[in-house]
Amino acid sequence: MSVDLPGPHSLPCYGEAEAPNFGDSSPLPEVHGPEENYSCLQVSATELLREETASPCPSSVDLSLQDSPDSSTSSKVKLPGPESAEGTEKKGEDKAHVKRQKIRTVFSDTQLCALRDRFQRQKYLSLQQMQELSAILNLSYKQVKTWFQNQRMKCKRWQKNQWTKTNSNVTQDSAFVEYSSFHSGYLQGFLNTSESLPMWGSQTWTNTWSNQTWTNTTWSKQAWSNETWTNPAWSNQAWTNPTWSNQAWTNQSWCSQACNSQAWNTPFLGEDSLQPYMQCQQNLLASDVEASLEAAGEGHTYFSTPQGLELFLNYSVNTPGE
DNA sequence: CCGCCGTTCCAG
DNA sequence: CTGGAACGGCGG
Repeated sequence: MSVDLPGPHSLPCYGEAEAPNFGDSSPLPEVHGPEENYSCLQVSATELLREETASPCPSSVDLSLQDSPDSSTSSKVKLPGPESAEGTEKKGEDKAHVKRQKIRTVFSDTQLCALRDRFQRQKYLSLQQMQELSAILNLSYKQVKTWFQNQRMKCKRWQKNQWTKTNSNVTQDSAFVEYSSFHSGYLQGFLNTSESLPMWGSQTWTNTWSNQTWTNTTWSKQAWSNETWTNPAWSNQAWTNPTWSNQAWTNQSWCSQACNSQAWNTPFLGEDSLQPYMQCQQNLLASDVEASLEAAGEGHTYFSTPQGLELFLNYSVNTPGE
């Protein structure tokens, strides 16, 4: 009965029952108890709740990445121990000025994976999209919103770092193009040609860690607009920076993703909206990632070396998958 | 409302 | 201690 869409580690949000209360479009019965969880410490309650929450997962479907089977779900009821034993039943009376206590939710791997996956192709979600996503992931709208915002900031900072870092390295050979059309240059890359294009077209890219260059690969990138993102009729791949990746990944890891040229209006969790998804990174155990990705049954491929990258390029250019 | 951005502060 | 979810303030 283990649904593979575990809920977060704690309640959505603590303040205001800002709960997922979108009466109109909430596919699944939100079980999140928005009760003031201020006093918390009742981890058990949270646990129970979470369990309940996870069950009615509607279309969790295939977003299962076998990362850690239950590491996220596992009920580490970390016995608080402190007070709580005594008659600390605050009832709901003085919730007025209870010491503000944040509950730092720990998203499950599955949730994070889905969030990242979405973020990677879409930096800004519309209200409805967020609602949908939150419903699917069993998170509150606010959580999703916050996550995306934090992610954007994280991305931005990462970019800034990379910029200054690589700026001293390569600038000469390849013109450094920052994709600053919209904001302060979130997206950047190294193009041999010095033309700055509004959208990534087919270009010649120079790898950062090796001096490889590849061409003919049509890199497409969604625009970072606040709008519902201009869909550039998805070419074949999308290029993203690994900002959102977990810390295990190191700086220069790349992620590319093959996307079906379909209009993927679907919440991305649909059956075929998620297409061959390739990742290449430098320093990570290929076996690990490969294993988990393979387990996900999505034909993931992983490369850890420049040589592997070549393969990848050939692969993507030739498009074996007919 | 929203996003941005600095900050807070909990979980690991 | 760090990472990051959540917060609050500000501007649009």
